[in-house]
Amino acid sequence: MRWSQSLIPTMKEVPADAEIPSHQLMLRAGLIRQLMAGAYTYLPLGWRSVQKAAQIIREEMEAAGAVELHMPALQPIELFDRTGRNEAFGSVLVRLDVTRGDRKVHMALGPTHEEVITDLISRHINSYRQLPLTLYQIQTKFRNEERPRFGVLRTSEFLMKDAYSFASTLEQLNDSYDAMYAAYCRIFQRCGLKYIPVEAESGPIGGDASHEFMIPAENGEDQIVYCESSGYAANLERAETGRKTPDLSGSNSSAALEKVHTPNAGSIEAVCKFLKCSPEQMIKTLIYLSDEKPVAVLLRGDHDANEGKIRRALGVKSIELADEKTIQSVTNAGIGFAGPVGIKCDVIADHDVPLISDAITGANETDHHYKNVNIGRDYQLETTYDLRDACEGDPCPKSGEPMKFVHGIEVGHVFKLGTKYSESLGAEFLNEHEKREPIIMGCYGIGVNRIVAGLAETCHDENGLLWPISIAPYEVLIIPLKTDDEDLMNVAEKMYADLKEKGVDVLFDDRPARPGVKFKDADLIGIPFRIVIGGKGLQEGIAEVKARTAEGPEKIPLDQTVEHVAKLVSEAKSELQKSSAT
RNA sequence: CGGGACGUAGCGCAGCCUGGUAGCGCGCUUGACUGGGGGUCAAGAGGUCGCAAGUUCAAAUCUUGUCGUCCCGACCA
Repeated sequence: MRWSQSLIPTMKEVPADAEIPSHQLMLRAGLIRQLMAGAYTYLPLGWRSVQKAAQIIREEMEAAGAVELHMPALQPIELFDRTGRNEAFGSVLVRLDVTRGDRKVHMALGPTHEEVITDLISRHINSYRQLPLTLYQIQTKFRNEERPRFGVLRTSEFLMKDAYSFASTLEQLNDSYDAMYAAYCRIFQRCGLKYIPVEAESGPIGGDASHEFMIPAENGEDQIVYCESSGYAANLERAETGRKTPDLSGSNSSAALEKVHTPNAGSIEAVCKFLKCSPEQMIKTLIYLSDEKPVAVLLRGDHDANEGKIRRALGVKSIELADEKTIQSVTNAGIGFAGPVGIKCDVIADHDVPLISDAITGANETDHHYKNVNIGRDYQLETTYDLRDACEGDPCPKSGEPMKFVHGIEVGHVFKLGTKYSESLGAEFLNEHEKREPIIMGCYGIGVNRIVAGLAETCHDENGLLWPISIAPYEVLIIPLKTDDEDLMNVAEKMYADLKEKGVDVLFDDRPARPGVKFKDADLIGIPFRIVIGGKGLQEGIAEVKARTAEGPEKIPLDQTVEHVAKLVSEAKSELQKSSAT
């Protein structure tokens, strides 16, 4: 492609609205332009990168036995009603009421395609003999983000590869899941991404096993907890800690229990301010409704409750924070004054709670707290649980070593769905004993734009982007320094044609611009290899070849340049193809 | 949805407090010079100051409303 024929609007200055590196660089390098909050146009360079990522995904999906199809973005709302997700998605679902004649047709723009594909499969799969099957598509998804942000990382419209596996047995599901997991590793490897697979909650989508693929990045929205020595990695929602139940027999503090008046101090923060104490000294008491039954959950004041862990510890289906009335009946007090001493409901506690001696906690009486609360004497526990979000430095559940935190951008997610959708949409098959069973499903997503944005976010220097060869919009950039020098242009044109002939993706900077401008733009858009043909070089019979990441250029005789660069390109590509354990 | 900031030329910004002919840098056009890391000189084009209402002889500037964008939080595959 000739630069002069493409649309590559580079910018010298940083747009005021862009804050994180990927957003700034993608705008400056002419990859994207914003249409409105959460919706971006992909310009020629940006779209090429997206297409390259999509192509790698296709190749690896096919290699893993998945088959591509294409489903509509427009979906009838009725399908979402049948799975209960019309309500579950809430404002995230983009709903449309379309007039057809004298009636309204209710539809939605697909936020994902479980409903559509399960409906399809329910009509065409009848027998275990037709399973397993894995289908995928690359499609635009619509999710109304309450607050779009981070440029292209969190948008209301985005490209996603979504795959769905259908199995007659758990073994089949596990095989499909493992195949997808392995394919994801190869995809991200080939895209030149540093990634970490982490254990994850499967979330409202349901299911029982799930991994997320994260790009470690300072501006990532997700928190990853990991252990260097054991390799354990999980997202914050899911991360276990290796803490143990401490001694519950009693504290050796002799300070007497004391009730203090704390008017209007119903929050940890307010009590700390009022009593001049720190949150670590407090026992936070949260009243939950656990399958409709109130339970008090005790945590150290500075810790965050993890509802998934609480739900599992209680062994119940659902938990939610109790309403004011329930709290009143259990504590005889308004919100914010609950405590374990004399509370009238079941109590479960996090491992760290008994370790607090002379704790401060609510007195189950409005506007009052207790001081010097101690385990054994003032309240009793039979055991303790892991009920809170992990903290930096917590022991790893595998090795016991302190765990570290890092931010991550989620680029992929694989999970075992089970039969949630097949049951609600009637996707059943006949097994070998002529019994009807729901199909066991798995679902596997990759944010295609996020691959590109994640690379922009993590691979750059002070001059611009540093694309890996596989995702770079072009592999080689040819810069003739004097476009009005006929001899020089003839050489450059020949090189451009020859490289194209060899199947190399070449961008030809034929603009009549000053060298400085071309060099700056070259660095900004980050094409991996650059060939410069200048007046001096031409006289010496050489071209300058420079990798974007190299310190300086290498002089290559003109008649060998094409060969040399083609070799560099194929070497760089095969380097990324190598399988390596990440 | 709670809190905060900002809307002036394609981009970055000043002017607003204290109302009185809309400005700077980059980019763009033309010409000359220049010619290996965002050049120099000269001459130009480009803005109903987000929109609406109000106050005023007069509003980019003051008031109110509204729309939009960004940031923090809540929410969220």
